[in-house]
Amino acid sequence: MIIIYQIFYSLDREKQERIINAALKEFAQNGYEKASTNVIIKEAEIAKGSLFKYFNSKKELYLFLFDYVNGVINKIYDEIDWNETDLFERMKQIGLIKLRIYKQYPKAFDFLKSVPNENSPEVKSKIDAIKKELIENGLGMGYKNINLSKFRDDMDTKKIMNIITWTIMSFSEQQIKKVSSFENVDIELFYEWDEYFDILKRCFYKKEEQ
Amino acid sequence: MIIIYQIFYSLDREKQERIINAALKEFAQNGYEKASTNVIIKEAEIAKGSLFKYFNSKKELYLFLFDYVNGVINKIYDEIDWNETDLFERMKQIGLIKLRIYKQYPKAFDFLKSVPNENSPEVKSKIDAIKKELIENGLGMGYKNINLSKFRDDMDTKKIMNIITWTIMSFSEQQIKKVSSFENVDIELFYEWDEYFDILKRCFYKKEEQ
Amino acid sequence: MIIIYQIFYSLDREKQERIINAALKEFAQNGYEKASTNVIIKEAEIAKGSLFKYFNSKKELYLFLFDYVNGVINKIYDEIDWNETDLFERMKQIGLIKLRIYKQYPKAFDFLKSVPNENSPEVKSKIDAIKKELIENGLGMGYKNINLSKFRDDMDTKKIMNIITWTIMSFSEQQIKKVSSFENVDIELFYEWDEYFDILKRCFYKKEEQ
Amino acid sequence: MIIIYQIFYSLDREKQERIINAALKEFAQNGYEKASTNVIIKEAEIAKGSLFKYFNSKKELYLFLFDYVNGVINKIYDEIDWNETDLFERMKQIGLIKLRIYKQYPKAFDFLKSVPNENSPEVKSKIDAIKKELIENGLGMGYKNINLSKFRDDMDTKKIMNIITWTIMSFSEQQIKKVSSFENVDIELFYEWDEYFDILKRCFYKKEEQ
DNA sequence: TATGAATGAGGATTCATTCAT
DNA sequence: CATGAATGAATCCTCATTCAT
Repeated sequence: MIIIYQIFYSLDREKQERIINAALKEFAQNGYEKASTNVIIKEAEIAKGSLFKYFNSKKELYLFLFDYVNGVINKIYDEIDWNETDLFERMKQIGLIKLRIYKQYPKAFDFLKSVPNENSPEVKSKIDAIKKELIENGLGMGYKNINLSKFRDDMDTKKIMNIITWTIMSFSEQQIKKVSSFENVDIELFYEWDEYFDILKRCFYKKEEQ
Repeated sequence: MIIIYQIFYSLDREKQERIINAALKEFAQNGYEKASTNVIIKEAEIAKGSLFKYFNSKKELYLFLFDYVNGVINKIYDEIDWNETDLFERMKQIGLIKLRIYKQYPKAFDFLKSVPNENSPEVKSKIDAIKKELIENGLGMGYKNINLSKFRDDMDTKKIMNIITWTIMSFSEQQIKKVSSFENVDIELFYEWDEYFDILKRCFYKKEEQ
Repeated sequence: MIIIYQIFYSLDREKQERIINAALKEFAQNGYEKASTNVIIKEAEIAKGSLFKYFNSKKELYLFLFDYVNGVINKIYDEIDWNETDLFERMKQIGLIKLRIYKQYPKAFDFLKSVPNENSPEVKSKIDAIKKELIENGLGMGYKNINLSKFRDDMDTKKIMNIITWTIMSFSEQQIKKVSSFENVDIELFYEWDEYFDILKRCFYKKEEQ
Repeated sequence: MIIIYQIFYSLDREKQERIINAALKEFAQNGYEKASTNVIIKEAEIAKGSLFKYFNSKKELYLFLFDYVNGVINKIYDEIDWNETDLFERMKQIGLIKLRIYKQYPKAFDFLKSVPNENSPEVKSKIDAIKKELIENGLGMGYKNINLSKFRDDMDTKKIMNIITWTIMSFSEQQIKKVSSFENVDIELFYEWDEYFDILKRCFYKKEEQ
């Protein structure tokens, strides 16, 4: 069932953004349950009834935001150069694209960061379903068209890929925790990546490939 | 500020356990916000007022439980054989000890598992602070007295350790998600670990050490 | 205070009917309080603002409908043969006329049936007042030009008339409750009436009149 | 399913009465839907939460009141002298008993009067079910042990009884409408009854019985 | 005159915390 | 110290009415 929030989309863009940002912020800070629609309407400077005219319920508002940030995320994949077959070049690329989009939609990423923490049964089943799909389409896509023949033959490639993925994700997470909000993320972060990439290449690429 | 819950500790041990277990269960199942003090007092068979006499507020109760499970976790470090200097043997040991303690305090671990999902601003700042300390003291301690000379000299040892740590933690997390509750965790899980350890050793130990 | 809904009456007849029927249906089904102006405007295919332009408020719309159905009811009196002076023949006539008009304006009668159930203080006082007037003018009119000399002299004629009226009304009410909607009312209902009329005649008419 | 409102019943009688009377009044005046729990708690001088502690929901409160007034009504049948077999003596008796109870529980009767007007689907099914039972047990009981042989043989006794019942009920209703509230009902009302009873007896009893 | 988005008071209900017994 | 009823602020949501276009 796809719901199109036509009344909402017919608002002028500035008002839409005010509402989206107010809601992203409130949900990111407090989680679904504790987030207050009162706070959202106050910050967005709209009337109580309006929010429910646009989105019917708190739950639908949350799911709408979830779709919204997915839309933002998907912009990453639109910008990837799929001709680059080297895993680490690809990852570097993705990192840079992400950074650019971070800066454009900082609240969306703060919201996204809070989604996996969501406990409320009202929305959990929905976001779990969508998350699963995202991971399959999305994360999988990050590896599309990668030249796997560069990897050592004497180790299980699946496990190597896992170690690389975990390293990249854990390092990213560590960096992200250092900044309170995505608004401040900086390109400096990427220098250290290269050093990790260098280690991983030396370990997992075939000798002659290095 | 350290608060000692004098009145609570003066209760007979069986009542203390009833309260702790009821609270651990309720918070683990529903998260801080949605957890109901009514359910807790009903399960623990105590009066409403008593709970607040013992712990002052829902928030303090939560933080008390957090300290309690930390106490449980620290038992791990009491049992480690610090004479074992090989990193991977040490890790294997820790895993086995954890498993034993899991089985003894399943509710504590279910609670601990739920903590990182906590979104509520009321407790988030507190648990983030304590978590940070835990990681520094705790995880750091896991590495105490490890023979670092086994590692390759041509790579930054700090970064190697990070890659190893992230791999172990990510793999553990992946395994944990497969089990619904710690009550059923089994030793079989550990076989796959060895395969990862083998890869990591071949990459990061000096050639002659293998 | 008499309000004439000028703007409404200047609409083309088909639109007027659409609005009246939509409103009659919604009020009859749900009562004043629960009736939704949204449902009415949707069914009548007019704009929200228009309804309030025509009738100012939900309350006035309701009272307008009340007047409208009174108009329908009054058609009954236009069709009565006032030369028929026998009470029971007159009543039979009224019943048959009612039935014909029922079938012509089913929604009006469904609405009318729902009016006595109305509890809302917003409209109750008004309809009570109008109802009283209706009973006095209307029901009274039903008795106009009746030959009262047929009734026994040894009993208070006023009381006899009351007993007859109450019997007719109570019996009617009982019959009405058996039908879900006036659309299905049938002539069969009238057979039992004759049996009651027969009893009443034998009791209250002078002996030689029978 | 029978629910016993033990917390409510453990309150002191004066508070119970304050709550019951406030709720009876609000529901009688406004009907189920429009009645405001806010008004009730204000009039009863209790806290918002308390009302819901006692009765769980507005719906349960309404149904509780319904049972309460049924209890009041049933007192009528406890006081009837079932050895009196004359229909009209019996009716006179019931009328007098009702009057006494009216004066004791005026609000209960105002509430009862409003029940048949109730449209809200939330409570309608429930009250319809109970009403049916009441009519069967209750109204039927009014006629228990009546000596039917006094009635004329040449007319259908069922129809005679209906005419008598309708007359009594309609007359009562007429009288009731004259008083704004049951608090003012007076014994004078009953004199006119005798005159109606006299007419009905002369019509419907066998000649020699008169 | 027609439109339909905007408004906000008011609705029922919850629940951590208090406090008299 | 134990009890559990009392409290009321805060929750999400509705809907008749208004008003700018």
